[in-house]
Amino acid sequence: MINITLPDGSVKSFENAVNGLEIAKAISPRLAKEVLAISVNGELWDLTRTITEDATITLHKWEDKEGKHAFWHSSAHLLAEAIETLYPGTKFGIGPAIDNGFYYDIDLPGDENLTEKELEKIEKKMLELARQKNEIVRSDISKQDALNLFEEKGDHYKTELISELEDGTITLYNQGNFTDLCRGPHLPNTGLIKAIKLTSLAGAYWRGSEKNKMLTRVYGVTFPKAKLLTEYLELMEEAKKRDHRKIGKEMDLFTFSQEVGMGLPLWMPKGAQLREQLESFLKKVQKKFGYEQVITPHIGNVNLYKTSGHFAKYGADSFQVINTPQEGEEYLLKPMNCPHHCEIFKSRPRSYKDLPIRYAEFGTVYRYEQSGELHGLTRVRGFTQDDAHLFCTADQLKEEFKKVIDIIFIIFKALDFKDFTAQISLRDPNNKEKYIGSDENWEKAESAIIEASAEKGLNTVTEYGEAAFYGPKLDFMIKDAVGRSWQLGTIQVDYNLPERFELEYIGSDNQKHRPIMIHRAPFGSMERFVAVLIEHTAGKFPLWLTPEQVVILPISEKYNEYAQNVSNLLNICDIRSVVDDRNEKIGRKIRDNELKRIPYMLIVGEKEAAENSVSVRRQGEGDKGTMTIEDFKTFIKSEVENQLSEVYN
RNA sequence: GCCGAUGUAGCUCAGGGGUAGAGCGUUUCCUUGGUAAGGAAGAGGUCAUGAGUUCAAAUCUCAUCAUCGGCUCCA
Repeated sequence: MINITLPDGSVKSFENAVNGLEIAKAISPRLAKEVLAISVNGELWDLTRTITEDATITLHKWEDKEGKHAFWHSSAHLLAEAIETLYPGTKFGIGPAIDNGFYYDIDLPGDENLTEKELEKIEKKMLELARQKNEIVRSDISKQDALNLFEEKGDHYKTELISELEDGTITLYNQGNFTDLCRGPHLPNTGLIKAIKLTSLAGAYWRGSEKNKMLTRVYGVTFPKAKLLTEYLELMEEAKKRDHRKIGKEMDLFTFSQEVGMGLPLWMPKGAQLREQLESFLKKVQKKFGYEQVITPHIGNVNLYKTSGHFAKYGADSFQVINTPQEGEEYLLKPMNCPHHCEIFKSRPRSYKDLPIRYAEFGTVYRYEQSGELHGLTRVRGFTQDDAHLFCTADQLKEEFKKVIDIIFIIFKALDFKDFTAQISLRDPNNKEKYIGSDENWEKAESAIIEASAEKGLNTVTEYGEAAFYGPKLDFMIKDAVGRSWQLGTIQVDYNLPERFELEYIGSDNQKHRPIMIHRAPFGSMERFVAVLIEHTAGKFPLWLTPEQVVILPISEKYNEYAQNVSNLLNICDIRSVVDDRNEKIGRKIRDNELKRIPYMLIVGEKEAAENSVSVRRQGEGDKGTMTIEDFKTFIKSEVENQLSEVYN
């Protein structure tokens, strides 16, 4: 007798050992058709794997992350099977499920290469194999047998993986003529896979190391119903329309020029205006939190970065030193603002009474990113950080850290960013030489972040090896239109730079003490933040950020003058003239795609001119009626303030 | 930096060894009176750059540059 506890707490009893599929059948035939995987005592299992003891289970369908995962993992095997059939002798790397589908790394025999055209052929073969409804069978195998098996196939990537596994933990999965080393779990059979799209081809280093051979990575996504695939493809099309590079071009926010150089964005008037609005918003918030603005130069003496340790770490892979006519004089484009701010702190003796000191700067920095890594505004070579450095005592650290989290919350709330992840980035414990500073300092800094995040009730994930080389971080990540994750806000605790710069303050005991430093940038960089903001809002910014809030439309040229008067009175508008006036044109024309993003249109004509009013239309909402210019002014002001008041309160 | 793809008008793209195409935009003219418009005509291109093959190259080859999708990286 086996007792199976379901998620709702109810218990189902079975005479003999059962598997997930049988449990599902016992609940409902429909569930049995839809179920894809099972969690047994918190561990993901195949549906066909036999449960021999009492257990607590959860059945996973397509709607669950776990269900999708098993589905796509099996799809990766199906892909490999198709490739092995079509290209015999192919060697296989790894083929996992990912957030949005799956991939398989392959090494084609000889010098063969895949092209996009061949993906269709592979898709067809996959569908053909799926229709055979081959069972996916799990088997345990000894390490030696596994090594022999893949040795025989000549799959040296697999044997490399196996040799690192412990004996007794090795499982194989087989479907049709294809066998793969795999931990599972998998679908009961390949027939559940109904719709297949191989989305892209890419190169990827074996085991992620530049030193290894580059394999061909085939990306794909599959679905249990054809309709879901159609929906997915439509969604991706929609997402592409929100791409910040596309909208940025359409709205004249920013541009790039080959002449200026790759990865160096040029902000156009409207983009600059949008940036300014964001900056002044953050400045206002920061002022409330006791920050002071500072300004530092764009270059600094190389010695400054030698002191900070950045030169040793990045000097060789970075923009090279700038020489001057003076022999031996070397400068560097500033890759970060911290050393400059440290020097400001150091410029005079500090008392514990001065702390915490909070220096903020919209500091433009330059980093030589690898050419292949540049991406629109999200990854560039020159960008402006909304940077600040806080110098505080050990007692103040946690409180200061928490206040920075508050600032980030204020910003995310103002811009309606709900879907973010908070990631605690710690040092890789197995690779400590990559970081500077003592173990003691690292441990203090790491625990400060962990405690402060916990006390703020943040839902965090912890990543080892993601820390900056001088300290651990709390990063806020947001996804772009097509699901790529980007780091925006970041808060870092640093015990090391204060030591390297020998920063000091006089404590209440009249002794010298070392302050602790917090680096923080709630936007991350203006460039990346604007990019994510564009994709988040699809270019329809909140009113308080809209580069052009109002357009005035005179009904005929006769009212151009009145339109101009209205514009002067409102002082926030761009005017579009309807008629190509023979005498003069008011303002500049606005292209239609821009027009669609401007929230308010004011129509003026005879009636309005007579009574000093405007007819108001709100984009997407239609007629708002006629109101006097003064009323409209009050109206739009309150619209903006309503959006912001929630934020400041 | 690495693997793969792409580069033709301001934008989106078609074409392709024999003097360059469309739609949208733009310009000019006309029409339009409650409206996020309509019509006509014109202007716009060293077909990314440089070499090579050829009687002839935008088209084929090679190199370079840039962009896109990934990998590695991300102070």
